[in-house]
This record gives sequence, C-alpha cells and structure tokens, in this order.
Amino acid sequence: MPELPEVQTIVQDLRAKILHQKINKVEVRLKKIVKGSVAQLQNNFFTEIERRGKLIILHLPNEKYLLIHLRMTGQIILQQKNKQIAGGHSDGKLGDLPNKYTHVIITFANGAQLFFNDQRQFGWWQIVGQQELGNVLEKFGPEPLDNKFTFKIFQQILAGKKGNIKAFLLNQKNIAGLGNIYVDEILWRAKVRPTRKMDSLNLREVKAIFQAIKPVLRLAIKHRGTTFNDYVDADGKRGAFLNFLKVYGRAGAECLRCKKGIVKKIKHAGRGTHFCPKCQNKV
DNA sequence: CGGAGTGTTAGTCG
DNA sequence: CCGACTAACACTCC
Repeated sequence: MPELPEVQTIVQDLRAKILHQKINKVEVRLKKIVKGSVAQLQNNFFTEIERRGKLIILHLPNEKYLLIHLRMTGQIILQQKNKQIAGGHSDGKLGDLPNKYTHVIITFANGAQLFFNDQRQFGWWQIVGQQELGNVLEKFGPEPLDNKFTFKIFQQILAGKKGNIKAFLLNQKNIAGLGNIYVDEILWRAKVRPTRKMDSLNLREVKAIFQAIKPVLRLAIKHRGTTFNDYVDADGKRGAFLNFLKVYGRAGAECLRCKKGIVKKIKHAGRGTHFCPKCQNKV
C-alpha cells in the first residue's frame, strides 16, 4: 500500500545504504516481475536513488535507470548483518528471507541483500534509458511536496475539470504520488466530502484542499509512512504508525474533529472511501 | 464460500 | 475528448 510517504521513506533508506555498493548478483525468481532484463545490474552500482510519484528510480552509470514500482503489495527489504532496513508494504511479520513472495534478490559485494517481495505480483522492475525515462516521467503531474507546486499551479491543473475531487486527486497525471489513504486524509482535513464534484467547490474549499496536501504528506513521511511498520531494524515499533490516521480505516468510529459524526465508509471512485458526514461538506 | 483490498492500466459506454 | 465505471492482475484475510 505504498503511497508517496512510504516510497519516500524507502528511497531515503536505500540512498543511505546502497549507493555505490557493487552488485555481485541479481536473481530473478519470478520472471514476469521484470520487464525486459535486469542482467546489466551485475557488477554495476547505483549512483543515485530518487522518487517520482510512487515510482522508485535507481540511477546506474551511463544514463541507465532501474525503475521499481511496488504497486499494491510490493516490498523492498534490505538485509545486512542481521538487520532489516528499507521497507514496503508489510503486515508486520517478515520472517526469514527469501520467502515464497520474494521475486528478485540483489546481492551486494559487501554482503547486503535486497529482497523484492510481492504477494500479489503486481509490482515490476524495468531498466530504461534516458529517453524512455523521460517518456515515463512526463506522464506524472507535479510532485506535491515540490516548492514549485503552488496554489496557482494547483488551480491551473484543476481548471475546467468536472469529475469528482477524489478521482482527481488519485489521478497521477494531476498530482503525483497520492493514493487512496492519503486522499481520504487530505479531504478530511480540508472538510470536503470525497464525493464532491470539482465544479461545486468554492475558492475556500479549493484552498483548503491545497493546504491539506503538504502537511498530511509531511506528517506521514515524518512517521516513516503509515501503512507498514517494521522496515527499520528488526525491533521496529509495531502499530504506532496507524495512530495518526484521522479517517482512513475508522468507519463506524466517532469523528476525531467534530466528535458528532460517525465516520462513514462508502465505495466511491472505485475505492473504499472514508469521510465524516457531519463535518465534511456535501455541497 | 463470497467479497474486499492499498495501484494502475485498458477497455467500454455514454 | 472527458468522465464514470469495470475488469484484470494474484493472493490473503475476514
């Protein structure tokens, strides 16, 4: 369930641990995960690691890039000297690696191993060149945490759109990196109901949505993501990560803001959608 | 057993 | 072209 904050956390951890480390071996245990081949990782190394939306981009020398998308259930777990770092979706039990969901393993010369696990096998790896990277990246909307993502830009992207606000925020072409959980959180914070049509939003509401995006994401990154927990050293803090979610997963519970509404869960924009019927305005 | 689930894309229909 | 919706991907959990 990695969204922007989770992927950001993984990228930061990987950057600190595997940059410039020589790769001894790549083992692809499930072929369909890899588009094309990743053979050229062998004896190679990563020069930089970054994130675009929910996509992880690992730079190789010679303008080649390893792209990794975790989709729904992908995990990246780095093991070295009996410690687990980096992360991905996890239910809290990692156990021994590799396991039956381990589809790719990178072994570094220093003995560290990077495991790519994916229960549902929707995630993927691909090595691309400069031009193909450009093609992939240009499909993404602006990075919400970028300083260039201003209210003015937000208004421009939003202009003329007629769908509902939740679908808009989920669409990676509009803004990169938001997923189901954070969209619900953002709209709760903005007091806007996820079912609202874009053209029904007044200026105050548009502003409130914009102003909710960065704080929600920043807070989540500070907590190292909310949807998985034990991706730091093995004794990670289990459960604490969920405590800061305001609406997601709280169906049937009292709204934490108005204390009057009962959080409702509906299916909307094809996704489970949570909101407070009392304080998230329907029009 | 049925249904839902975090992401994304492709396809259909209006 | 846009938007709304569904299916598909594979598996676990409730």
